[in-house]
Amino acid sequence: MAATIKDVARLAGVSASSVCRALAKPEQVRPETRERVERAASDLGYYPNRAARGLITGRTANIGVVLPDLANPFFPSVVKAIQTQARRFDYAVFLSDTDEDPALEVPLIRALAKQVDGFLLCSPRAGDEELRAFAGHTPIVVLNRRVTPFPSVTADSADGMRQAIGHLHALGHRRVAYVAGPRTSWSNRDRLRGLRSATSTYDMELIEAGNVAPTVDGGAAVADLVAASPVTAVIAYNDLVALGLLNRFRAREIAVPERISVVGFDDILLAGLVTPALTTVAIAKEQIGRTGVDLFLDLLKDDEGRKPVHKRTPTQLIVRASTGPAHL
Amino acid sequence: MAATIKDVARLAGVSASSVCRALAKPEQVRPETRERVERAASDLGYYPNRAARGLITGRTANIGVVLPDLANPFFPSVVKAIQTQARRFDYAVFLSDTDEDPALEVPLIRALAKQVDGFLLCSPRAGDEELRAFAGHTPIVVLNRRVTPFPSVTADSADGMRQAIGHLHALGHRRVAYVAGPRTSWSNRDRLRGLRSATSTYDMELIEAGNVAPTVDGGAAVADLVAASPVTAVIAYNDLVALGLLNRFRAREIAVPERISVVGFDDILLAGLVTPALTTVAIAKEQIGRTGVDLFLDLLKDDEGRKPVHKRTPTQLIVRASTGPAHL
DNA sequence: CAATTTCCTGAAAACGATTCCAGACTGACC
DNA sequence: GGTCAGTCTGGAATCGTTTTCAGGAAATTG
Repeated sequence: MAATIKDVARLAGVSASSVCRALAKPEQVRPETRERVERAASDLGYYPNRAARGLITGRTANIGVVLPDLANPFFPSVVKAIQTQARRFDYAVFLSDTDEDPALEVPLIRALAKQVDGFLLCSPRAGDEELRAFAGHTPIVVLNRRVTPFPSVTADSADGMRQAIGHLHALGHRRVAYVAGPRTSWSNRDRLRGLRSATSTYDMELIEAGNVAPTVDGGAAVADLVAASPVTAVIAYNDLVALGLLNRFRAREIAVPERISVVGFDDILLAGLVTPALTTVAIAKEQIGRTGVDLFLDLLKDDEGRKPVHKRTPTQLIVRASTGPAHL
Repeated sequence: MAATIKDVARLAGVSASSVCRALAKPEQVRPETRERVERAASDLGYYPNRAARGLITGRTANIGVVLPDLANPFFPSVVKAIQTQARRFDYAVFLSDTDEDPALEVPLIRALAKQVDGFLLCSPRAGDEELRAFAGHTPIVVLNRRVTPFPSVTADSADGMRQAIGHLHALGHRRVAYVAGPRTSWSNRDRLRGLRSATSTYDMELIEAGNVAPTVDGGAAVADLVAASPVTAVIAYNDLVALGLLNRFRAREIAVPERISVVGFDDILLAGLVTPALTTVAIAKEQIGRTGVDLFLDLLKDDEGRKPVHKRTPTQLIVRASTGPAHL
């Protein structure tokens, strides 16, 4: 159906090799033949078959992106940034959503492995060992998590938590709850770690509420539990969970922020649109995606030349209406 | 690096052809060799190179998904459904975000064309002619738009608009504004068509407000214009636009729904979480994605056997708090 | 004008898989 | 035991590229 290099060669009256050269390294062929080839190619609407090229060059110009849940608005933002940056370098994106299932991750990666030059794993849920075991020599960059020996890009959660806790402390809060996300999530552990350190710095009491799914429903599920505990503020694993809390609080007529302040994490679009608008720790989503691609391309260039790189992107507390002075 | 079929053949002490058969058509080889091959394959962690296979079989088991903007929460939902259904048939997904740029569409498709068995175009912005011109014999299924001669899946906007207008009419509204989306969007034209028919049925007056970007900012941009016009209700091209309206109305202390009722379209997650919760026309996003994949696979099976199929998915008005009785 | 270099080109091999074809072996049957 | 059918296997061709290699033409040099 589609034109191949041979069709172009025939039409231009040259060999396939010349067509290849004319298109890939124009300086190596006579201007005249180059022009003939170019015209033939455009007449036939010829575009090289990247899969075939990949077979021989070992470079597919495809990048595999794996993430736990496209329905979480955080990820589309990152993916979009990845897309944009990848396209800039003529890379195409393979997308795989694992549905928060750690067991699905490695098989999915493996199935795609030969069709891509490597992977960007966004918030992978699989175990470190598992990832390492797979990685053979497939280039892998990890986003929102650190797994030696892979290069990674993470948000500076510790600093974000410090800002959040500083803000709450200034408002008079002394007891704060944390609604934890998935146990398998490195971000969750990282945020908790940062939070613990921040609360101890400020000498505040931290109450941890069970692990929930990183969704609105997950937040709603523990809202009553949080409300029943002796805290004046709650920090959620992410914005979706925070919104679940807000929703349930409203349903029960628990005033936010008068009775309890709520802080989210990620700063998804939603956060600014609900009422009360959500105070949250913004993550540089675009930067994470973009940097991930850059690290990935570096990785491809100097094949295992040097030490793994860890980039940390800044976080920024966005104060909106869901936080206020502590009651009592 | 990675094991090839030859490595497996060597380890198992058989030829490459036998390895291929043992794995693809187990009944054609002796149980003993099959077992040897299977063990060798799993020892080496062998997975066939799909690109190489695609070269010869002409089937890549990849599906290309093209959409205008991943940042619009509508699309991730659809993509997720596509993923899930595609995976069920062992298909992987190539994703391309065109950034609402009609001119980017065809080149992007073309670049991917050889690596996929065909495309699912979500709300493509390119012109009909352009799409047809490209399509050569690449299987294409169109979502959220109808373009002969491609199979397509669309939402029943007309019915959705009928429901919305019926609802508003019952609440006493007689003059309603429509905030139009991108001019290049078929959905926009379709919704407008449905809306015109519905308002004329109910003998209501329709005022159309300029075309805006399908984003929150787009909605905010025309909110004042809408407020200044003599309407008691407004229907937005989609939920994001509706949210932009809500936001701006709140900023200006224009009461919703007391002074003006607002209706969205799509029913994205956000819609139920804002205050007032948005009345909107829900679209069967998952069904659209799923059906799209099914149509696509059908298309591959009986190669151009029969007439193009157009599926229409139901819409459902979700009444929330942003609509109420007309004032005056 | 001959010798040497440079430039350009085509043939052939390779990438990793699948499939067709033909041959080897097994067993059944006469 | 010989023939035949049937089962299983390996070799070779193939897909669409890229790349290496070598050779011919043109250009340069003495």
